[in-house]
Amino acid sequence: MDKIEIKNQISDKINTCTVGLNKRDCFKILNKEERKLIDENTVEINFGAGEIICKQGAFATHVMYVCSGLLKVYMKDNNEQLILKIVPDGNLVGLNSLFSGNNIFLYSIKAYVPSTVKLIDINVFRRIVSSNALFASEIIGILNTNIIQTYGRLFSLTKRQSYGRLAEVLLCLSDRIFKSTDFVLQLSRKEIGELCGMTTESVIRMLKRLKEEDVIRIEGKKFTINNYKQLKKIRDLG
Amino acid sequence: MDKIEIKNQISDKINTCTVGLNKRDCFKILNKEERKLIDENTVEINFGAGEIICKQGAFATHVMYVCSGLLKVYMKDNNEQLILKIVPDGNLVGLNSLFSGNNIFLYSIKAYVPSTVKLIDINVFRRIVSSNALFASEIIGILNTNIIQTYGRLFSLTKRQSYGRLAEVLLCLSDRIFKSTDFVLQLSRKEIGELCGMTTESVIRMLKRLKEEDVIRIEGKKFTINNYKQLKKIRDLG
DNA sequence: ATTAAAAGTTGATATATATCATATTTTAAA
DNA sequence: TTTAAAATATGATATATATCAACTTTTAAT
Repeated sequence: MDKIEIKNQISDKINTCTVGLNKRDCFKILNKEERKLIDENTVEINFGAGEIICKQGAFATHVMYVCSGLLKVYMKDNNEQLILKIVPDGNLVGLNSLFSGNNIFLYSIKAYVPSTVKLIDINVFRRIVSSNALFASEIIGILNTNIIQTYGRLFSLTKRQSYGRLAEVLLCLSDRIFKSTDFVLQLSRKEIGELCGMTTESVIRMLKRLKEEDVIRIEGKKFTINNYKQLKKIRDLG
Repeated sequence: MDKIEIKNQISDKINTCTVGLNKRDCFKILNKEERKLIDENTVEINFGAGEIICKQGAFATHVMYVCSGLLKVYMKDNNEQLILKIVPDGNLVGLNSLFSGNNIFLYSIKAYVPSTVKLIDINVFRRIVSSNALFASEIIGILNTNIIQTYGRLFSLTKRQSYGRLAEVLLCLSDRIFKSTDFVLQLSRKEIGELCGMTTESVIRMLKRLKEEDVIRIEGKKFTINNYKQLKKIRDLG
């Protein structure tokens, strides 16, 4: 069989990852009083796999901190669903309603796997941001990291073709979430497809192809990246 | 001839516009001293059409304020170019190097038409942000508006097909830049294609089709939207 | 344990849009 | 004013990927 063909090179320079990784401990900047205020206005909730944490269109009453688990952040419009990012533990989400004139959630957030999330009252959060410039600067850093990542994702989804997008998602999961070339991925083929912007059937066919080329091994939901270098090549060149 | 066929509906709710519009006067929050500090560390420069204002990969030494003109913000990777947004006067650009651990420009910025841009020393700007929480909050608002817009663009570029994307760009230009259904667009067909993620030939063919359907009129670079409602329908449903 | 539903798989076919080739027109330059 | 280069235009063809249909396997429910 022909090797997977490689067309237009996209270099390693742009981070095009799907995973929103932004583990700054912005809270360490706060003084005792501020921390107490936040703590008093925070609830910690456990969500089961598939449960919705916040709903697009609802009033944005809180920002969220992922204690454990894995979330997907997505926009829906009728039948079309776009996954904006997937978010592992240690990250803040839902910051975009701060000072943007938008007091509703622009996206829904759902737990992929059982997750624990802290809900922080947005008004309290807002008050602290607008009174503590260093904390605000940290938030600016988080937002900017997020924008940069979103630009990368925009690049990936529009400029790569499907093998490249699939390879990118696999690498991203391996590097940023599981930190291993061996992982059990609790996502259906359909959900993988949503992540890389293609149909379930295409995901299946392409995974099969990657398997045949010995780039990856799959048994059900267990993934192994056999040839990391080649997978990177497919990502960067396809 | 058949009417342009309409498939999967995308509603009006998500702002999928290409134009980064964010005209807050964040500077009015500053006191005299801060304003003076900024003024002393700002230069105003005129750029001709096609001139580059900052280059991806270079040290991010300043943030930019567009006094007049029209800029494009884009990422390049070998042959592939992605336009992140187009920015009219009254907007700040280049904020993404603030506190993100990135002291280099992640994108290039170029003038579409003759433009006047203020270059503000990034260190001075950073100092003011991290000492004035209200100013920082305004910046957060600007960044968030930008993220929301980028999400919309991501949605548009990945979920719409080409007629929808083209319609969106035309509506966006009409609504947000020219504020008229009648405008002279100083962009080549190639540049329009870059905006909506398609080839020059496709742009030409589709503009021709829209012309034949009497949705728009074109004479060279002069565009007229004849049937605004229909164009919106094409955007939202295609 | 049996049944139903969801997820996964495979092949055949359709289609939107890119690519390639070649004119023609417009713009800029010498 | 002539020439070169860039932009616009149009047709023929290729191709990546979606869509549709059918079938199998796995998972969940009664």
